[in-house]
Amino acid sequence: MPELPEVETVVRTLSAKVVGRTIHNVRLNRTDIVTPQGFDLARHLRGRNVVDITRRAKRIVVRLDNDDRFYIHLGMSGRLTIEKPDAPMLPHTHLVLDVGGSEIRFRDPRRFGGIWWLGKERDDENIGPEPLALRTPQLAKMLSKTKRAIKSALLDQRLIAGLGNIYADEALHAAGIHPKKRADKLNREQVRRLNVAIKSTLRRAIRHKGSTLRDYVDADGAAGNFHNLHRVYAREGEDCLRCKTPIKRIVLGGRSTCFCPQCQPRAAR
DNA sequence: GTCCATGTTCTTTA
DNA sequence: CTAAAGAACATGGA
Repeated sequence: MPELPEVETVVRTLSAKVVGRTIHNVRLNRTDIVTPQGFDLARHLRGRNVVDITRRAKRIVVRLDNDDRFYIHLGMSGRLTIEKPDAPMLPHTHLVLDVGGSEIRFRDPRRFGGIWWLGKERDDENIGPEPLALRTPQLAKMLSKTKRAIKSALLDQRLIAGLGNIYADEALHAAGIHPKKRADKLNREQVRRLNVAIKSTLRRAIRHKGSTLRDYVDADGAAGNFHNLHRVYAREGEDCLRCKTPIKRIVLGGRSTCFCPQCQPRAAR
């Protein structure tokens, strides 16, 4: 569900309602969603104030008034919402934070997501740079070091952190690059176009509050709108909106991959 | 019953 | 040894 634009939208909607509030009570229904295992989350959260909520790649980072931090990753099916205490409790709600008059609820049926405690640790980043702040020479340098398909490289969070299957496909289409193109074989102009395409695709998606394919909603429970504007993702067999050629779907690195064979030729044009 | 899914990480292969 | 490919994780919907 959640890639950078969806996570950004959750952070914006959640922080608007939660920053400055106190966590009065903590209900952890499943302890195995917390890392490190066995960490006493309730003891460390109860009575603390939320100072800020920010995004790092696909992580929702919460900072408390004692400078402790933790992050929530939504995995595939996670949702983080703010609700009235009397709102119906959906199945797979693993964590409930009472912030006085309303509750932050974390729900995640597939449990690929979870809570990671950082404490006052600063050096917690084993992931690559933010795509929205990435400079073309930096991107070029990273891509020159791998022979993998460009699509697979874009999904590698240690290289660039924040893109997922939807936005990798959309950015490659916007840049006119074949997903199987070897990363180290892109020329300077292609890397520049790709960098521009990544940024514009993500910014547009954020403006439209992300893509809702199934579960995704923001902290207020609102679905996104960007899925209506996808140009290739999940559009196999439909006409390319730019050239009318039918969109193709292949499997690359175990992931479904959609592209336009006309706009994204394998050989350089 | 089968296949597929917005993500990450561990294991296997080359 | 390293890089890349593949499997695994858990659940639900088509």
